[in-house]
This record gives sequence, C-alpha cells and structure tokens, in this order.
Amino acid sequence: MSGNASGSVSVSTGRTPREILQAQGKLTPNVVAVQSGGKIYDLHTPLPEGAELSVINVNDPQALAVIRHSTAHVLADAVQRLYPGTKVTFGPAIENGFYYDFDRKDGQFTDADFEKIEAKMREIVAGDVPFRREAVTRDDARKLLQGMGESYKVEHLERLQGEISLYRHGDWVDLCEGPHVPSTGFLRAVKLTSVAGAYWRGDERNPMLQRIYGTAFPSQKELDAYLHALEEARKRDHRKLGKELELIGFHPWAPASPFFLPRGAQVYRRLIDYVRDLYDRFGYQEVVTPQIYDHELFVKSGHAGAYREAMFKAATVEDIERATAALQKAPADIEKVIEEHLRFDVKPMNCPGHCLMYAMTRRSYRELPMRIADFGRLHRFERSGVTQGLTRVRTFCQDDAHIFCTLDQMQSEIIAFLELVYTVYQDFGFTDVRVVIATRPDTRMGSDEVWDRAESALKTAVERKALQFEIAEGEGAFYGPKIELHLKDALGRPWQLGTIQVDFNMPESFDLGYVAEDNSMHRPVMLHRAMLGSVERFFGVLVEHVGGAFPTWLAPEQVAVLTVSEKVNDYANEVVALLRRSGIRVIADLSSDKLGAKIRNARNLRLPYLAVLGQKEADGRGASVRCRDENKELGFLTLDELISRVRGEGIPPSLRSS
RNA sequence: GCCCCGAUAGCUCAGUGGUAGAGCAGCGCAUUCGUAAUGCGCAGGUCGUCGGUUCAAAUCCGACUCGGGGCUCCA
Repeated sequence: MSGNASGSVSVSTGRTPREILQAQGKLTPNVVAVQSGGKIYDLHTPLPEGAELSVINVNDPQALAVIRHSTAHVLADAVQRLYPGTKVTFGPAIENGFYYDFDRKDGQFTDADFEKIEAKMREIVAGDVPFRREAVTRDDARKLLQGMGESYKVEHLERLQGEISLYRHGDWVDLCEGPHVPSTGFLRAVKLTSVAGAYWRGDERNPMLQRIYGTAFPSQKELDAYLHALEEARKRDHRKLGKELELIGFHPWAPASPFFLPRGAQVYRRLIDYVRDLYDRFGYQEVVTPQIYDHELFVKSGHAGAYREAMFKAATVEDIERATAALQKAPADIEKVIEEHLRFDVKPMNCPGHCLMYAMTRRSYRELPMRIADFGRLHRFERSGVTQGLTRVRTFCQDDAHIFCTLDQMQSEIIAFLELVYTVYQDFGFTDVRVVIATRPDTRMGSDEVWDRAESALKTAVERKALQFEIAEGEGAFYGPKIELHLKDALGRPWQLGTIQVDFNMPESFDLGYVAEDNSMHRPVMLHRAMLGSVERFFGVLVEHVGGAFPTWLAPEQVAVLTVSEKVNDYANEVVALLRRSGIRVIADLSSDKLGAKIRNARNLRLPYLAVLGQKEADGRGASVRCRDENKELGFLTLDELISRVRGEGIPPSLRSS
C-alpha cells in the first residue's frame, strides 16, 4: 500500500501526504485526501516541499469530487471487463456525480446494462484494492497506451503539459491527474443514472461516444437522500405541473410550441401586465410591430447570414408557384430563386424592426434615450434535440426592449436596467441569480476603444449594484459585450433569463443617427435588454420555483368559494358576484361533493385562499377562510376583510403601498 | 442534427404472441353533508402513424412523428 510504485520514473520530488500524515500519526481510516494551498491532493501525490496541509475526511464536502472521480475509474474498469475492446476517454466528476465517455465498438449501452455494470463495480469495490499513482515520461505513457490500444488517451496525451501521471487500481490503469481515494473500498454508494451520446471533445464533427452518467456518495444514506431529493424536484417539473394544473399543453402538430390554457394564460397575461406597468413608470414606450418582413430586412441586420438556420420562411402559394416556374426554367439557380421569390421571413428577433422604426423620422438628441418595448411573438427554429418544455421552444415572446441612446447615456441606462431587473426578480422571489459578463470575442466589429468603454460600463454597473459576477472572456456577441442573468430550474439546470447587451453594429448597419446639440449627426448606441427574457421560459422556471403555488398577485384564481351544502348556493352566488365586482379572481365549487372533497380539489390546484360558506357564514355575512401560504385557517372573516386582504396581496410586492 | 429511452381511455399507469384492464377525471342517480377523496351505476381505446414477420401482434422487427435524458462541468 505504498504511494509511488517502485520502478517507475518519478518526476516529482517531495513527500506524499500519506507519508507526511503517517509520520504525524494522523492517517486515520477516514482520510480521503488533503487540501493544500487551495488545491486538493490525494494521498498518492507528492506535495511541494514544506507545504501546509489540512486533512479531508470521507464525509467532508471536498471528498465528494474525489470519490466520484474514483468511481468513474471503477466504472470504466467494470465496463472494460464486461465489454472488452471498449476504449476509454474522459471520466470527470461533475456537479451531481460523474460520467465516463466510452467508445464501444460492438454495440450501445442501455439502461438495462446498468444492473450488470453496477454489480461488477460493487465487486471491484469489495476487493478494496488500493489506488496507486505513477509519474511517467511522455514516451513511457505513449508506449503503454498504444500497447493497450487506447487511441483517445494517446491523442489526449500529446496535448498534455506538465507532469504526466498514471493511476492504477488492481490491474486497471488510466492516464489521469487524479486525485483519487486511497482504495476502492472508499466507494460505498454508487448508482448509474443514465446513458447518453456525447461527441469526443464535445465537437459534432468528432465521433459520438457513449456516455454513462452516475453518482456516488460516501454512504448509502446520502445517496438515498440525493435520489429522494431528485424525485421531489421532478414533482416540481413545470411540464408535469403545467399539465396537472391545466396551465399549458402541447400538440404534435405544433412541435415545441406551447399552448397556454385558460389558467396558464391568466398567469402569462399577468406577467406581461406586470412588466407593462413597470414600463409606464420607467419611461419605456411600447410598440406593436410586424411579424413577417421582407427578407431584405434580415440581410441588412445580418440575421440572414449568422442566424439563417434558426429562421422560418413565410411563403404564399403564389410565391411557391412563381418559384416553381422559375426553377423549371433555370433548375440550377435554386438559391437565387428562393431569394427572389420566397421573399418573406418570420422575425426571430424584434431589433431589426425597431431599427426601421427608429429611422422612420429624423431623430434629435432630445429624444434620447429612447426606450422601445415590444411583446412581439418570435419564432426560431430550434433543432429537434434541444427543445424542452417551456424552457426551449420555437415560438415565444420576450419582455424585449431596445434602448437607443448616446454613448454618454450608456452607463446610466445600464445601471437603471440592473436596478429594475433586480426589483423584478425580488418580486418573484428569485434570489439565486448568477451574473455573467461576456466580453469581446476574437472576431468582432468596432474599435477597441469603444469595446473598452462598453465593457467597463457593464462592469461598473454590476459593481455599483455590489453584485457577485463572473467574466466569460470572449463570449460576447460580435456586436458588443453583455451581461447575462441566469436562474436555475427545479433540477438545478441554469437558464439565461435577463440580459443587457451593448450593440454598436446594428445602428451602423441601419445607418441610424441623431442630430446632436451642435447640429452634427451622431450614431446612437443600441442596448438590447430583457428582464424575464422569454416569457415562456420565465413561466417555466417560475412554476418550478413556486412549485405551482403562484403568489396571489399572479394566481389564475385567488379565492375558491366552497359551500358546505347546496343549501347555501344562493349566498355563495352572492359572494362570488361581490368578489368579482371587487376585482378578485374567484371560482366556486357548488357541487354536491362533501366539503372535504372540495377542499382537497382546491388545494390540489394550489389556490391561495379558500372561502368556506355554510349556514353560519351566510347568517354572519362572511366566510370561513383558509390561507394557503400561512397554511392555516384564518377563521371567520367578513366579506370586506376578505376582499381587502386579497386585494392587498393582489398587487406585486414592490408596488404595495407601505 | 446525433446517441439512449418512451408513447395503451382526458390523466396516472398495468398488461411479453391467443377475446384490451385498473384508479382518478367525465356523465347519470342517490346523498345535503363543517375543513385533504360519499355511495351506486354508465360511458369511454384503430394500443402514436405506416409497413413487415406470424395462423394470430398492444406485445417481435423496421421506418417515421412526438415527447424525455444527454451532447467539454476537458486525463
């Protein structure tokens, strides 16, 4: 059970953590690895001379990644035993587990193989064989890997820099930098979860590998807890809740295009109304613009090139007849015929139309900043494999707006936007927002000076709000840098919702200008910005965030009127009419069901308030009220009390008078 | 687009080659009930679509459609 296997060529110096801990008498059976200088080292890897270290025990959070990466090795070992000839590639620990990518020549993995593979893995774990590390030269590694036929590893080897190491457990060996657990016996709770295709190095042009996902924990108990939490998260899935609560529907004849059913449309409309109210207060002007434009527009905006694949064409029968006739005359000119005769495109974005509108008249600096908002419906052709529920669809609308402003106004506009968007997220109860600033890519337009100014405007705004942020170097659009705001869905998958992007390109392409104070023409800057982003996506993430229990101000119905018996139907109808007149959204259950059943149904719909009406309530002109959010009965309330309570919660938190 | 999985009643699901099932929802009748499911009855399906294998297909095979998981979190 020694660290460095004897006989290998060691490039490292210094003692291993195992040796250090042993000397100090601190090597307990629970030690998985150590931490030193912010890095995790396993017990096999020599530390720099004189390094400080702290012990990582099997139950420490930092041990998870080590355990999972080691489990990936055991998975690969098991797979290669069961399916000889399978080549290994990468197998990292990931956020909630690990994966390993294989190139299997003789078939595909399916979920049905998991049981067999897990059994083999348990066997390897039961053997409690030690992991061993060897530092080797590139030549030795190459010889070894070539001898094993591991062509992907050989390819990877040539890209590696720095020290090259092998890890072994039993007679299985892999090119790997670690870190790994001391022995396979540390891998006590393992589950394979799914199989998927994945391209070698993530590139579509490369061969597709078979990826097996799994997860591992220090104990079965923790694994079970994780799997249970996953189950719970699935219950919040907006696709499941959307169906159960009759919010949305889909039909094969409109793939990846949601129907918002009456209950869902109630919420959808309120999301938009909410934003619209903010626009009124924050100096935005809403416009309504065309759905279908001449192709020429998107040539000018650049979409016809870069965005071509994602755009729907709109053709009339006449267009197609003309195109057909033209093709019969000149069959070779397909591209040209399509350009000429299929003239219309369905808009994938609002910005080109807004540029047209901006340029409809001569603009003065006095009009800027001009904030143009549009809830126009957009269509984008998303490839079939990437669509998903409401979070990735082919038709949606954004709370989209374009701010045309001067370079000097850019900074304050970005800050004002961040103020606004954080108010919005607060109203919805989102606190876990990830902020990413995407900076200049290699191929870009505009001078470095202008980019400097735009990037620093974004950074300043984020810093002014004291927000934590990450920089995504080179990930900005070719026309300008941007801030992205990401939120997570129930399963922890991140989605970009809000964004603000600086654009120097489109004003240029459309030759936009304004007359400045000195009577000279200047080019405005264009800011693309959205808070909810796609309303569809936001709706999906929101459903999951609140578990289908919309706050009173968004709920499709705010109060359910439930009768104890049909004897009080007259009073119930009176109450419903009164609440409706008071602007409250009500449904009534006057059926012959028992009260218990009515309550159950209304609760399953997650209605904020239940108003029970019986003879007592009819006599007292009130209702016996139950509140979903406080999860308790409020007892008897007069109708006025009920109305003022629901009305108070019926407006967004940031707008409530205090 | 590519890899794997799935599709049976409005919903959730059972049914592995031999006469299509359950619960819930719906409809009808009875019940008039006090805080998470009242009882009885009725109705409801070209088993996603098309093709193939077979005496016989929801079931086996193939294609297609739609949906789900995934496709750098780089040894």
